[in-house]
Amino acid sequence: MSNITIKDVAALAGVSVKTVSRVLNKEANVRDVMIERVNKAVKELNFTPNPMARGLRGHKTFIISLLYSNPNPGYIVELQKGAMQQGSIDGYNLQIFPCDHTADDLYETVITFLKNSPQDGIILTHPICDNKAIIKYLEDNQIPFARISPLYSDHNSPYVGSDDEKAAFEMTQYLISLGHTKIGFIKGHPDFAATQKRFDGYKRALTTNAIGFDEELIKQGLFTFESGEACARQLLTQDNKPTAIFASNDYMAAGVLKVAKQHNINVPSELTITGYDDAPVSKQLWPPITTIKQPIYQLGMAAVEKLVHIIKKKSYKDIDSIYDCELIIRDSSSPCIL
Amino acid sequence: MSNITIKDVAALAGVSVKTVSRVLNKEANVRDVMIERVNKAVKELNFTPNPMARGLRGHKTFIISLLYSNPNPGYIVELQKGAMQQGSIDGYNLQIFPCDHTADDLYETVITFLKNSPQDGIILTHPICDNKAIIKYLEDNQIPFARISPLYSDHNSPYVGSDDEKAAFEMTQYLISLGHTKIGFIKGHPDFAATQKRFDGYKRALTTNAIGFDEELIKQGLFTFESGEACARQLLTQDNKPTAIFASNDYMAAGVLKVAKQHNINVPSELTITGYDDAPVSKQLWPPITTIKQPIYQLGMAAVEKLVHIIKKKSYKDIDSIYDCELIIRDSSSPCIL
DNA sequence: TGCAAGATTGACAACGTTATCTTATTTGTT
DNA sequence: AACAAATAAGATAACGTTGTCAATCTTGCA
Repeated sequence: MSNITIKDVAALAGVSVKTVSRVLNKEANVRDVMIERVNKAVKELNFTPNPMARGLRGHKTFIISLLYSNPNPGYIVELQKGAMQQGSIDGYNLQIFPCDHTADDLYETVITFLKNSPQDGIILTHPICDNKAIIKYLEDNQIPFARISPLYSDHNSPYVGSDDEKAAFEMTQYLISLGHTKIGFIKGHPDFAATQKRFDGYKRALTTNAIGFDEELIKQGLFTFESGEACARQLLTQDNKPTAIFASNDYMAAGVLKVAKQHNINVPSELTITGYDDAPVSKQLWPPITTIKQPIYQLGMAAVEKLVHIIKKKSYKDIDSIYDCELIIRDSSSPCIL
Repeated sequence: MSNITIKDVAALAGVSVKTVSRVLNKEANVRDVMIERVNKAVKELNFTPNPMARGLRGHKTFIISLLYSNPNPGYIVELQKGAMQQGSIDGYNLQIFPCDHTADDLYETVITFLKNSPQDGIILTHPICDNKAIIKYLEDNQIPFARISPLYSDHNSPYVGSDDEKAAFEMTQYLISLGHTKIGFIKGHPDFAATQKRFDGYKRALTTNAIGFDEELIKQGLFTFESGEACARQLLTQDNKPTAIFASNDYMAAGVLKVAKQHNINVPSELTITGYDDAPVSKQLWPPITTIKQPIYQLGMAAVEKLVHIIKKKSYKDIDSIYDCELIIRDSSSPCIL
């Protein structure tokens, strides 16, 4: 945009271009006098270095890409905000690549993007972060990357995630503390990392409290409103009815709430309903739904921070990988009256 | 990423680097024989040109930035998808810059971003697209830009938008066709372009049908669930009660629904509720809400298309600026029984 | 046939920065 | 005081592409 170059700054400051470059990049071995002179000239000319030239010479772009294929807009936007925040701290811009993980040509699409688009590294969200072919390509081509909430974290690659197992444990523990023992559980879509972890937390809480595990109270959902409805219909019409239903996300919880109303079952006095994700809908229903809030913003920040460390070949071991969720108690849950 | 250069391709194809460049850029005056030879070499080496070098020499980046500060994640994500789609057609990558339009340092933040970040042009969503200072900066510095749903379109700058006035007119017309004459209206946040337009459409429909305009049925909302609740509480407790309430967005409609339930008012038999935006929540409530779907994806595409035309200094006059919305009828609306 | 005009190709410079290498200066050590 | 080592600054090349200009080869027309 601006056509002022380092040369101009150097001329005004009365130093060489390299010295200007040194000051701009905060390199060592420059006298304070020089630094001041250069900074003054930079300010006077309102100079900003040309990112393209920087990129060409230094093999850097200061661009990080965020790949996603996620049906939850609230999640994505929050993640973007967090990533942007950390990016601006570290001096990186954020490029996005929304894609469809169900598409046949996903791999080709992503690889083409990686090749044609200038970038220093990429962040992968689930479910793409578990795509073996894509991960392999990144490793083979030594493209720095970080994964958010991956299904397989045994992989020796950097990732960040929230402790879904722990959060689901705490939610179940909370329900048990309210006196519930017949707690229905609606699982999420099998393709998502979170599904198994949330289920594990639920089971662990039952075990911890010596409550028998009842297969009939577990239903397989798909994270959609409709699947929540379907599962609720089963749970609320079978002989073995739960007094509380823990849905693996808020959309499904909303579906449960709808079915409860259709059956004239009062929530929460007759049925406690809880969700997961703190989606906007959880606040907009009546009654508002008790849920779990993931540290999405934090995850976005942490992912970028790790990635930048990798790009700069610094150690990222001191950056946490797992972040805690928060239990948000609203009006859809109450003590068991039986 | 790859360290194969044009030189390698040129060597393999047995031509000069410039000829390779010509083929890559589809320039005229190259023999078919050459084109084939070069393409073969490109494919064989799996070559992709270095975007940084291209950018430096040609003063192009093939990056478009999307600036937004919008509380509606569904809107943003859909816009991003549309923008991405058109971007991939035209060969542009999409960079995002989420910001807070209420921040004191908005201007500085945006300008800093514009300076430090390589890009060929930017897309502004409301409310930032109506920030005079930012627009002035863009014009003064001749940075190509396009605006989405601006409040002031008299400005001689390119924009795209949906016909909110028309859609609100159609919605009101629909309510009138159901026999409603006492139609409450909850306005949106005054800072948004859509607010006035939706209100205008409502008023025009009343006028067209010779229905008197009643100030008492108009309430000022803020596009939030809570403001919808507050307005509904007023509307449903005053003497002059409406038989239908048209909220300017779905969040507020959800608030109205909640209040109706609290007052034991059956929806839709006793009260028709309609919203705007086709937000996910509109489907997840019981009953699901009649609403209006904006052509958001199309707007994203059109904005990028226009912007690319501007960047390439082609005329953009043949690209539509205004796109139609769609009325989505669900279960929250029914004929007036009075 | 001769020559202007156009088509085709290539050599080389240029984009704006950073890396490498060199030179001059200062500091520290015996 | 002498010399090694560290510090400070600059000259120049290089990153990988496209723009400019010149050179060669065709083509069309008188």
